[in-house]
Amino acid sequence: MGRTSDAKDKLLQVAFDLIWDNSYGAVSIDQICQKADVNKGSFYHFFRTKADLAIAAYEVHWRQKQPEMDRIFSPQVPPLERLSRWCDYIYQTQKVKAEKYGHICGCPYASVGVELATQDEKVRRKTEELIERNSKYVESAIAEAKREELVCVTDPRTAAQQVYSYALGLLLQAKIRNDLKMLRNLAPTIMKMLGAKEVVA
Amino acid sequence: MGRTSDAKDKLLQVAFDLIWDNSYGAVSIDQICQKADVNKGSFYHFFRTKADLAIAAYEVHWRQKQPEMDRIFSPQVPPLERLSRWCDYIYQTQKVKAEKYGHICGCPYASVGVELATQDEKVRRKTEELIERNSKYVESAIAEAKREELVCVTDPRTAAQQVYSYALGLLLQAKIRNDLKMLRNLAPTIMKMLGAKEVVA
DNA sequence: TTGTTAGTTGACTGGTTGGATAAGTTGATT
DNA sequence: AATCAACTTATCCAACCAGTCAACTAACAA
Repeated sequence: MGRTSDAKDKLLQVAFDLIWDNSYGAVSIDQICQKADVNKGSFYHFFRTKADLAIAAYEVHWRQKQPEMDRIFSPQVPPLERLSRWCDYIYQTQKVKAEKYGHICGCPYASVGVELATQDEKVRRKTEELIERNSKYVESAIAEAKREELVCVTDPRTAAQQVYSYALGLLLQAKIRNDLKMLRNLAPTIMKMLGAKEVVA
Repeated sequence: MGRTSDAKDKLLQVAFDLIWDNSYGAVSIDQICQKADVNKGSFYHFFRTKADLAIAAYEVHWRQKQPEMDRIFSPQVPPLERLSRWCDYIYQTQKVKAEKYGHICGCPYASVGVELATQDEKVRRKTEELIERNSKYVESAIAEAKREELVCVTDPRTAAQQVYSYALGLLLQAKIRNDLKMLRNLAPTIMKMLGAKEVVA
């Protein structure tokens, strides 16, 4: 083996952060390299294009985040509580980001997805996949809640689709209005959408 | 007064279309000028920056669209039917766009809003304003439905917020998944969210 | 110690960007 | 027909962009 380095990891991390805070189009390869303290040549040693880097960065971010999602949606936890924990997690994530960057950053996958959906098929598919992975958690929680008759829905898949759309739409508006407070409605509204028997703490 | 021209209008129209079909960042001033068949100098005669053009273009688009919205939400029409008409309108608009451009284009305001919210305060405020104008229609329809006891909501403003968030989230996902079919769920889900007594045609 | 592999460097290319302007043309008003 | 604001044209530029490359260096294995 030859020498090793953390340049690739730094590029992935910096790219994800910069794109989340700004947008895909507003961030240049030079900028990413500069902030990651990596030379342009090294960038092209590891990645073919900016889109390749972005796709890899989003995959890495998902893998880093997955254990947290597994914890939140643990089968140990009652299904409706999983959902309200998930809402808390979203709120907290956005709050931390907002304090650090001075504005609501929204859902990183959805932002890039919307920006590039009509322009880059690979990126579109990747964001589609990531959103699907996320909403699977929601779906399984709703399915279990239905089995336990905690919830009044016909098809868990459809219900998850509705809940997840609402969450994405709320995040989108929170970003555009730059208003964290909006996200406090997430949990109660979701419970109401599901016809939950009782509000969970 | 000096001479007149339609260069400004052409720029506004072309800018809106190009940005909707692609994204703000992916469209250059040169590109807009070329497609509008207008020279760069003329562009700078009418607008100071690309962001100024975009803001003006979105305002013009809204004004063109407003009569249609007034028609859809006419007080002549029963309030719940207004909402289902609105859903049809969204579906039709997206369908036409998709057939023309080969992909779902989503909500033009939300797309640009999400892309530039953290980068350009003026654009952020403009998209916020446009989204507010749109959701006002929804709110008034829900308020009237409540007065007529067609609907089971406590606060019309909150309910409108929920309905509108869901619609935006669904449009967002339809764009990312490039799937028009998703939008067919819009009307029935909204009626269910509002606890409507009966499904309206 | 020497060969091989993996990673690094930074200057370079050639095209595009937003932004600017000077000089010219047009046409409604007087 | 004279006036002058409104508009057009062609061109410019510095900054920035993605992408290339050949020379270089560090780590490991034999």
